[in-house]
Amino acid sequence: MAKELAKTYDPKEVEERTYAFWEQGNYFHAEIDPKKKPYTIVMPPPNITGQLHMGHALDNTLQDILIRFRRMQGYCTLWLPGTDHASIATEAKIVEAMAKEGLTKESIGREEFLKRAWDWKKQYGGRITSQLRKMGSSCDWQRERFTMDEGCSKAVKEVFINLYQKGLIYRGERMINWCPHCLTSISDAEVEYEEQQGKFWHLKYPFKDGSGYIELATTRPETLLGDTAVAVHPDDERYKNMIGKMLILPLVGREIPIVADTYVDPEFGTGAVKITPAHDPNDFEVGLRHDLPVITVLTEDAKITQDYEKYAGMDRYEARRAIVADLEAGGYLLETEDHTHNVGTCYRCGTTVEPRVSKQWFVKMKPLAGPAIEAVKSGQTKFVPERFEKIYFHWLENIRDWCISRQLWWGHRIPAYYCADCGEITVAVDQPESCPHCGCKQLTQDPDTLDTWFSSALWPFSTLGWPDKTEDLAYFYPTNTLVTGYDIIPFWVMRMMFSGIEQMGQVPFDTVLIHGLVRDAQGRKMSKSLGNGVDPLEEIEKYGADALRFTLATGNSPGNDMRYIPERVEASRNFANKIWNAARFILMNLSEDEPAPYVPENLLPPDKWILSKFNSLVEDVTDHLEKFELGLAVQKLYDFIWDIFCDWYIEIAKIRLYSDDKETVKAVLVFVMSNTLKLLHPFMPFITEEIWQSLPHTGESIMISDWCRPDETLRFTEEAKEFERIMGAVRAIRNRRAEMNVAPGKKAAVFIETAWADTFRDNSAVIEKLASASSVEIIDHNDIENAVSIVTDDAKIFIPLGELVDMEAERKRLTKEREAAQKQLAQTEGKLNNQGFLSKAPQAVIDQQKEKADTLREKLALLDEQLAKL
RNA sequence: UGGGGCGUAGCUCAGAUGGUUAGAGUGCUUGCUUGACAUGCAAGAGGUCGCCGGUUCAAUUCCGGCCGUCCCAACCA
Repeated sequence: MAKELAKTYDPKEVEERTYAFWEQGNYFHAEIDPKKKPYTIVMPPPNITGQLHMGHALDNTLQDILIRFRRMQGYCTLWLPGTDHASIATEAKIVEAMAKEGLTKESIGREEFLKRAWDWKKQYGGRITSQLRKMGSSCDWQRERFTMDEGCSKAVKEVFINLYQKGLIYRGERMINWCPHCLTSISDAEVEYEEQQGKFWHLKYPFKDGSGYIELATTRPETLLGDTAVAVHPDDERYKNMIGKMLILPLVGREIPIVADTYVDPEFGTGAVKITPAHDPNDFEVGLRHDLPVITVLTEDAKITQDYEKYAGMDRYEARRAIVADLEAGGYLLETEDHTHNVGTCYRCGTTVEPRVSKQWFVKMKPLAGPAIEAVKSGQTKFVPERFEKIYFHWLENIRDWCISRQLWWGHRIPAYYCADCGEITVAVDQPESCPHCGCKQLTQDPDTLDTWFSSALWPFSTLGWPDKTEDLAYFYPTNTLVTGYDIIPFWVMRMMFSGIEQMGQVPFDTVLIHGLVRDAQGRKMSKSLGNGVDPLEEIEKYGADALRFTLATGNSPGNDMRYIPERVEASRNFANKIWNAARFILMNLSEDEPAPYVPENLLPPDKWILSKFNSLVEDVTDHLEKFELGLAVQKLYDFIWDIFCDWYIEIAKIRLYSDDKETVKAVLVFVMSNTLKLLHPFMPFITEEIWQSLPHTGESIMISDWCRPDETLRFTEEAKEFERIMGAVRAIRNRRAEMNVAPGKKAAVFIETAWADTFRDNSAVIEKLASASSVEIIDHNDIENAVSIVTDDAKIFIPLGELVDMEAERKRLTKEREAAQKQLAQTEGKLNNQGFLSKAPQAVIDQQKEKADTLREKLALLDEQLAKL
């Protein structure tokens, strides 16, 4: 005790030591306890390629706050961490690294490639988790999982086979999104649309019979090579008589028909559209309806195929230039205009996606989407804030089949085997000895892997041991809260929902807490290319993890984006320092012996006031946390600690601490401080632990101490109200002194005329201390000369300041104050004279207005009295 | 084109099942080395709560429209 603390809080040393202390105590580990209720969060697994960024910092701060809160409340809390193999992103990194050595995937082969990938995972996979530790994340590291570990892989196969057998997974030739850079298919959700400046080329396609031409417009002339028709609207008068006629495709010479299809908008362009079934999703559909040939003209890396000698090998943009030039030369180009349009790009590499017909594996979505929609409609799972349910519904209601196969090596290999003989597909956990259809031994596994999100979709149960019937699964599933950003709803939340329902028969979580993005100070998305990202680790280094967490939790309302303003972290750091110094002050005043708990009979008005305030704080913070209003909870704590506890109570406490009667005040200081630390602990875990350990305490760690509960014996509502009259007087006196430029050192006698004489008499020491009064005297009536007067709601206060009193200024000030009061009174009386108000407003509101009017009338009377004396 | 968010103090943002003197941080002004903290203390200035209507006794808060801004989705080749 009486421990010497440094003048400023140094987070660095404390954080490292404290985190180690927690891990040693095994406090993060969830031990199944049937007597307790479970509270579970599965962490959105960060990519193994990733570095901790502000998005992670926010996401994990919110989760840790919830977890620490529930743990202290007595739940058996499990926060399950892990990482994602991120097939496409990781594979890209490894390919990139290999390229530096002059190697390619093909040159080293699948096996060697995977070996490198696993090495890479070993080397970097732990980086992000060690960074999460720096944030103070209290996750159960003993249960850490990886989407490609044995258990998760088993779950993936199980689900694949399961869905396949139910007919919900199929293989088919479809139009998919293809990334020519990553050389793989990607799902609809992985395409990002981006507005691009392009051209609109007007072309003429001549009729075969030589009777002129039809004019059409395109943004992608290079796909002309694959045109197999031109479509017009069936009702378009301009073209009605041309339907069925044949055209000669320029440059190629192919004969193609004019077909009628309602897909064509007669209002747009020329009302005639060239149809390239192999390279446009809409054209593909048109092609199906009219039984048109599908001619692929682009290779996987978006180059013209060998079928078109002149252009073969050109990439799509080069081919575009060449074809436009040739069209122009051939007299087929009528016009070129500027055109902005949305172009789909790969969310990983930004390359323009090429729609492509290809054989892929798909999940049939309609049967899975229905129950997932229903689960949210019926309230089994709720979104916070609720409006995100709309986004969720919209995605699921308009969903198309999910393309799950990827032409990548790093990932879960599709458990499908093809027979060389009969060509049948066998789907199985392990490679079968022979083909079950024909007995042939020549089976080869599908070379493709699954979309990364296929395994993420199983995360809430695969990590708990499924498909085995584990104790963890029985106890912790369904989990409770899922915390993630709104941008992940279509990728992940939705897919976990239908997977959980389908495989487990139960939704994976009851609440989805959605947060927004952390943007830079100008409101731009943080991105590598802009170089505007703020590194959380650097901020922790500078200001401490608690300060960063506090910043992210404060003023961030669910679902809304926030800007990262460096000054705010500084303010949070200052708050940490404030707490540190409050603790330091208390410790300085503690003797060797721990103070005994306070005796209720000995409590003075300010003690009852602070205890009452503290009790409200417990209610407010708990209530806000339960409603996921983390920002409001932490704001309450800030206000209480700084404005109420430090600025008022500690200052008042000094009166007794420097006297002989210090036992009660010491006990109250310790009580309020250490319990407030508990309430703050979920937000600022490190500093609260450090201080709590220094203060008298029972138990090993604040993080496993009991959460505060509202306590009737702390509720001194009346006494607190009385004490606030004193505070009002103190504020008023300070205000007047400042206004009159009275030097702080100059103490003055204070005379008070009030209906609350006892209250003011009992607390005169407080007024003396906080309002620089040399003495406080309660008087019956005012006969003091040359005094400034102050009128509060509860009292008339006089301070004789001799020559400092400027009578004219006094009159002006009082008049001004009188006007303000008059105006307010008029407003209030207006309401009270309104019949509608009196008959319809609730009684409580009417009473409140009446009380306000009374107070104002009293105040006016007091002011009048003062003015009359001048 | 459809859906949604946001628009509150110079700046960044909270907030209210409709009734408050509309808040915080930061910035600004003034004064303070008051025995925890200048990463501090005290006092102060600063807002027609985007615009127009509606509902209501009462709207900054609820509803509708508009303007500005951002996002999501769809898309016309």
